Amino acid sequence: MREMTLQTIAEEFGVSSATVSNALSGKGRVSADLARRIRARAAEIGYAPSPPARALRTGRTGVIGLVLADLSNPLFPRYARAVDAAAEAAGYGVLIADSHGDVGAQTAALQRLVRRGADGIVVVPRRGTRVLELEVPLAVIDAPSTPGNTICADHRGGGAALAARLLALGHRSLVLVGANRDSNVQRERIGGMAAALAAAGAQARTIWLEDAPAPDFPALAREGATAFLATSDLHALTVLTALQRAGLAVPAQASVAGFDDLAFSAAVSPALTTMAQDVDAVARGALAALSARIAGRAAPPEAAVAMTLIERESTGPAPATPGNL
Amino acid sequence: MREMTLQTIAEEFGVSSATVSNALSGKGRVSADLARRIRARAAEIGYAPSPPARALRTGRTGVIGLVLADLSNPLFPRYARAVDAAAEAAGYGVLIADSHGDVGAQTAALQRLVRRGADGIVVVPRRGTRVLELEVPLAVIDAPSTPGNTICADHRGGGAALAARLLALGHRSLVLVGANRDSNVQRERIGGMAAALAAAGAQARTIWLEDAPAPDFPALAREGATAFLATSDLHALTVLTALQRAGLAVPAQASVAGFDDLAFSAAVSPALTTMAQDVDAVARGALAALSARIAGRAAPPEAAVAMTLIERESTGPAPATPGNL
DNA sequence: TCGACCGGATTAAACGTTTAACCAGCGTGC
DNA sequence: GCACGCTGGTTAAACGTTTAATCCGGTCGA
Repeated sequence: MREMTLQTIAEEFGVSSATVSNALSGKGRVSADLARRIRARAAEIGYAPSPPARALRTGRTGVIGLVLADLSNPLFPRYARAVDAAAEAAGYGVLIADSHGDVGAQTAALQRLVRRGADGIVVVPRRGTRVLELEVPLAVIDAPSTPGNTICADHRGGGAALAARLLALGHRSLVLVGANRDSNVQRERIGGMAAALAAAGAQARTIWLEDAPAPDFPALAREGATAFLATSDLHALTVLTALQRAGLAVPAQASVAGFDDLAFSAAVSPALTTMAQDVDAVARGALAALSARIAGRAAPPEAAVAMTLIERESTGPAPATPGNL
Repeated sequence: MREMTLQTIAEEFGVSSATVSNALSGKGRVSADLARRIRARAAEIGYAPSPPARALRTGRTGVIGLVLADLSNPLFPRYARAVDAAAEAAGYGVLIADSHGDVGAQTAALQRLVRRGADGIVVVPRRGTRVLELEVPLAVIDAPSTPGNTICADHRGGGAALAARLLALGHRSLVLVGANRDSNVQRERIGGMAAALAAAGAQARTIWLEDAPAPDFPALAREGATAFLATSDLHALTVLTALQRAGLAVPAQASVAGFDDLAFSAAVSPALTTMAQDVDAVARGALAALSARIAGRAAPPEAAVAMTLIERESTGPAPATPGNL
């Protein structure tokens, strides 16, 4: 199959390539009939315009960049997939640039993408870093940046909702588990949970794993804690296996819950209760904001997308005699 | 900062843009002195050739595609990262195309990439599918395809090594856990394990989760099995939590091990023993094969990349009185 | 002394698309 | 009857590179 160009089609119809271009784009003045026939023929032979040629002429590549800075973010694949889907729907291709490591690597990755001609960039930044503005439109997921280009799940609301559910189950002494204080996402989730618990007069203690690498969770349970809420299913899993290994029954003696509904969360026993975020909605939001900016329009006002509770087996009513073995 | 082109530099030196191009590429005939000065100036102002212009002229975009067909593959992020790094080192950009779903979606993703001008494509295919040849060079990871373009970890050897280690620990009655029979990777791993065990005269039983969604692992332990080897850490985790929940001590009463060293594998308690693959080496191999083919050379002969055992806490000597509670 | 050759650069074409500017008819209003 | 405007196109330039073909002045060999 030979390579098809506008010229090829133009010759078939005995018209100029400009006319074919106009017919396909619907922009210039072409008779309705001819336009229809040209479009039909183009579809028939599967004509697709050459991206480089178009890019050269228009200055736009039809490609957006995706910077995934934090490899340890277990949502990575889902973000990649969701952004890819949203981009495809908007006619964009997705160039990735992983920037494991420091903030320097992150900005280097951004530069690579602009040099390759990305029309805009979606960034899932390394936790705790701000993304500096650069010469292409940006959409930042889950991190503070210049206002108007950040898309977030409602981590605080999700935290509050999760806490509310545990309160409803009768829990009054809970442990909150976070990993890194410098993660905005984790701070928001902890904050939401802590606020809801405080408002209800429940007792809550927060543990940051960066301070205490291997806390003795079973001991906390024996001291009276009846529920462990972690900012990520990964840490919820750590708690769960530690409790089980110590012979504590989950959820009979203690409840465990996390965030993000990771791959393993439904596979463990008991299956983890988790607060999930709608990754696809976030990605769509990011892409909407981005393509608006690429087109020169103002970005639509964004709202935090709600999280949803997935209640499985790892949570249950608070035990009558907390912590008793 | 204005946009820099060859012309800009050419004018500064009072020469033609062709000369600048030659100087930078080292191809035509330019006096050594002038060439040096031009290169210096180009570096100084950070000149980078326009990818679309170059692509239009040369017919090569400098971009490779990456098709990640199986989202459920937890190695996804590591492959993305490794391929990105290898591509960057070779001067390529990476366009992704996720194709969750069936084989049709997979080929659709491939088409999208060729249409966008990918010079070659790396595929991590959906399990059990063959990748059909198309008009651009392909490198397939972990799946059968036309000979010469498949890069694999040594799954069979890894399986054998893992089994050998458990044999050395004294285990003689083991359970092998796989998920899908149509996955080549899983078949290879199971095959390697089973062969090694059979050769040593140990008893091995294989369970495919697609047949029995929720097998009673604790019961198997009570019947005498002292070790559970799963084709993925994900399933090893399922086994581990099921055993723990049933009050069985790991590894005192039963050992558990998996493959791929997933994110959570070190975080659970006891930490999972696992057979890890060198994702970076595989990615480099894939990229070497791919760029060779793009350049028109024959692909270098590939060898399966060895896997390495990461021994952690979930495996130990076989209990003296197997299965006894 | 003249043709050949060679180093060092220039010219020009080409890649495929988009788009502003132009042009030929043709019907219309006045 | 003529300027005007509309319709349906065409021409040509431009985007930035690469590369084959060409050109020019000097040097060398014969």
